[in-house]
Amino acid sequence: MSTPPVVTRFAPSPTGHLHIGGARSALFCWAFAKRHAGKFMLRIEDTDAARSSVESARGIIEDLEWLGIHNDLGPYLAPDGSIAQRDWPDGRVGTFFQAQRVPIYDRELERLVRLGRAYPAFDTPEETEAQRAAAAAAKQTYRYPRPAEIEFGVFNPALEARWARAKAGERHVVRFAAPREEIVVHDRVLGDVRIAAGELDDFVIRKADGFPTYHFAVVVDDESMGVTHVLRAQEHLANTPRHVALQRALGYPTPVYGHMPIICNMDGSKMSKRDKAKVARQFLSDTIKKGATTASAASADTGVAPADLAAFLAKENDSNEIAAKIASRFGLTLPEIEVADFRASGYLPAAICNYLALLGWNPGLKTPDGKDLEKFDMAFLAQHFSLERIGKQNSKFDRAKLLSFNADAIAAMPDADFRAAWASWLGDKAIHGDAGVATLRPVLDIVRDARRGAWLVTAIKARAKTLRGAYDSCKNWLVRPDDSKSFAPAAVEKHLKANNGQGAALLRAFATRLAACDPFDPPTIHALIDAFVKEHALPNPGPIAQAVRVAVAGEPVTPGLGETLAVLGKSSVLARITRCLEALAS
RNA sequence: GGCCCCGUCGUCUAGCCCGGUCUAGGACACUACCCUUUCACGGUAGGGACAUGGGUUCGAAUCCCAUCGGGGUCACCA
Repeated sequence: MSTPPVVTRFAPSPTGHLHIGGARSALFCWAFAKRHAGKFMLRIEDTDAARSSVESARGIIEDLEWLGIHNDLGPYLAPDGSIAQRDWPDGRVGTFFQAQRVPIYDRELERLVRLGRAYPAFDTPEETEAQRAAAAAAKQTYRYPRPAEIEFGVFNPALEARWARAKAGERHVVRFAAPREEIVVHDRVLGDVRIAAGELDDFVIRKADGFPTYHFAVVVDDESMGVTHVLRAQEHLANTPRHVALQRALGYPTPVYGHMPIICNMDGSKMSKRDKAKVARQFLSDTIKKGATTASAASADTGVAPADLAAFLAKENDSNEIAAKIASRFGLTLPEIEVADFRASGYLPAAICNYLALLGWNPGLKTPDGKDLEKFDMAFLAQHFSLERIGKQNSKFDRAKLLSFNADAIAAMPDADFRAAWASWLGDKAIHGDAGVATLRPVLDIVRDARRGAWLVTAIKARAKTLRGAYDSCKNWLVRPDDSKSFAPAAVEKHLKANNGQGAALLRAFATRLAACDPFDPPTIHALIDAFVKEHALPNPGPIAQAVRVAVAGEPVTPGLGETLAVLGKSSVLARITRCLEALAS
């Protein structure tokens, strides 16, 4: 007998950008499918009509593509920018957007009703809410009380009457008649998880707006789309018994489950999209408390309506937009939570995937020199991923380690690849707008320039930890006006004025040599420096190198001088040195 | 609070299933020194963990129990 092909799925709800935790779920599902020569599916869970949007779905699809997590089934971005999809050869799915699958859910739901396993309920939200509150006040666990007239597993006259009322259009929800039996989930990561009989209550499977709830849609779709393995975060573990109960009632097989640990902040709380709002809110209320601004001034500064800002401060919403506006107005850095955040910060997809793979999973292999194997690519993951090696405990997201992985990934890149990645990052930034937009364009132009770009890349790549870092480390001296008179005072003191102006004197002498330097390229400039050092019997190149740095960049920190000066070009370098000497004299 | 999951350096983890090879290994971070034209890289060294208490055993990080601690979840969100 042949084992059925493995089909995993990632099923986000399109209510925002792809969360980093979601990215890891997708990565593991992808890797597992690849490892078993199966298929990885993307499904869009947009049954929350109010919060879902196609733009979000598109964004999530883009983020997955960018990460290099490609799906075999489900929606993808066509070359013309539209959302296309790949179905099974027999076209059994039709659409992977749940909101468009309502007839399928309705059909299965009616089947459940006629089986006596689901029933319409006509309570208003207020009524159930009041009951819940009363139970909470009495310190009791609230479970929806099944009406006495409902007989488990029997489509009796009372149920038939309810069904008729529902069909006639009376406002209602449909609830599942949960079994009163122990449910055991055989989890491939956690082992058997037992839920005692009576723990499940009659939860809602179809909302008053006619859309299925998550539980129902998931169960129906996993079956109808051919999903064999469900790998998701542990936050879903508590839902699994409901899903198993539903599958049994519907006569479906139960897929293999594996619940992976949750990704947390360094403080141990679950990493959440709200964290950005939290940071911004905290910052703004502190600033107001200190008297540095007022709510109305902040509202005017950020362009957020006073009422919206007040609601935000009162924790009535966690709008990422408002958080972003506050951050940009006050120069506050928000934590990266979503894939798009990390992308904007200049992280490489390969480094993100590598780091993510290590969060809750480990290959358990050693490198030839006996160290733990930690650096690997997607192909390795696709070959070695296994459920057995997924850990059970939650892990904290350590940005310092991600940063280190990213720096290593950049260092390992061929210059040409780095240059392309950097140019594309700069281009994205220039298009989407950024605080440093004024310097973005010129830097991008230099990166694209054949000779200067190549020199810049050699100068920058080795010391860059992120693409943003690469940009930050050169934008100031690169776009510095040749007639700028701003020089870091302490550096001027130390490298130009000290020892009776030794630095300035050396600089003056060196400028003459530079003027005669030809070709003006890194090796020639390096040779020039070496010769200059020997000639002046300097103990090391420090005195002249630092003097040049201050004169040319205005500060004592730049990449290697050969590349730095070459990129700038002879006339610019000479003009800056002249300007610096003038400034010194006055 | 009910239910569920988890508990090895600050963090991610190897080791645990199949007790001895563990005076517990690696990575990131940190500290010191070296290298060095600044920054970064690189090199060397260092501090740093089996949550606690009981068992079982000749022997426990590894098996069992309890306690404590952390997390998740309790919607007509997913």
